[in-house]
Amino acid sequence: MIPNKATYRTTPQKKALLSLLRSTKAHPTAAWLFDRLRLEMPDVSQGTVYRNLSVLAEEGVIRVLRNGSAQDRFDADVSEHYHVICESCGKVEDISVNVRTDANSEAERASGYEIHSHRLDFYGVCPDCQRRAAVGDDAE
Amino acid sequence: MIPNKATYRTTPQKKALLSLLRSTKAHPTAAWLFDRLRLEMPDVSQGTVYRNLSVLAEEGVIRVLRNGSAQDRFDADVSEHYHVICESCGKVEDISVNVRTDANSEAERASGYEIHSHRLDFYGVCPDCQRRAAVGDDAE
DNA sequence: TTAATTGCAAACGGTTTGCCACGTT
DNA sequence: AACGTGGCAAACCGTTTGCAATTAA
Repeated sequence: MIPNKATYRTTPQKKALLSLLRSTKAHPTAAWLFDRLRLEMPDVSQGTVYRNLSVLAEEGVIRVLRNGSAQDRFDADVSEHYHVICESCGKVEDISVNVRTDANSEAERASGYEIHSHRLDFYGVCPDCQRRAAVGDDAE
Repeated sequence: MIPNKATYRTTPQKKALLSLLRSTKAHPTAAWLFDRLRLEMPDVSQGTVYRNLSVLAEEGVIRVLRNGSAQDRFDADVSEHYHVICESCGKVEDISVNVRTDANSEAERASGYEIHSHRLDFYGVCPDCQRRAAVGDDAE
């Protein structure tokens, strides 16, 4: 949680973190971002990375993909879109399936909730892992 | 992770845990299940609860709802259905919106992945919390 | 019998936080 | 000057795991 509602500031660390996240489509984890960021800013700390990710999310500039007891992932693309997750290698990619624009209102009717958003994830095996499985058919 | 592929056994702890989970529609957390289970079996340990939840999930008897860095939740209903999550109180409920039976194949076409399943969660404010907000309009 | 399961408690791992110096506004 | 932010390191907390004893099959 962020200390309080406040006027956020622009700092070198925050800028670098955001542009780093914007530079990839790989939906990286905090650890990955931290490692990368350290290359350009050897003194950044984990705390800073996590705090800024929270701030950026609160500002609505990035999106947090919470993924269970596994690590969270972050996405600089805040437009409405869905994800495919490879059950074999853990990769997360964008997927372009038709967004049902009426999904939220249908859900509202069905539940009585005031719906703000929804999240749709597909789980499967990515092309790379399919190939890998077909060749080295040793596992199992 | 479960030790290995093996022949699972039926134990009192496992049976009790499963029927406890089946007795509620509240998608409880491991902690809740542990506390409840302790009422009937004062000596169960957390380890046992977690291990059995993993086993049951692996057997396909229950479903794990991974929910970000927050606690996982568990669901004895393994049929295809979706959830609404209250952003205010954290409650998780089933929601009956039409399941798009063709969603997976559309996603397959769009991504090249071999899709096995998908997950759809709606986020919003439940009726209780809406009421609460309307009355005690103090916060914020 | 014998391998899976249990209880216990310690370890894990990602994330958060307290402290105080620092830098943005 | 005021207060949000940074670095550091310890704390958190849900979950996992090693071990020796137990128990289902």
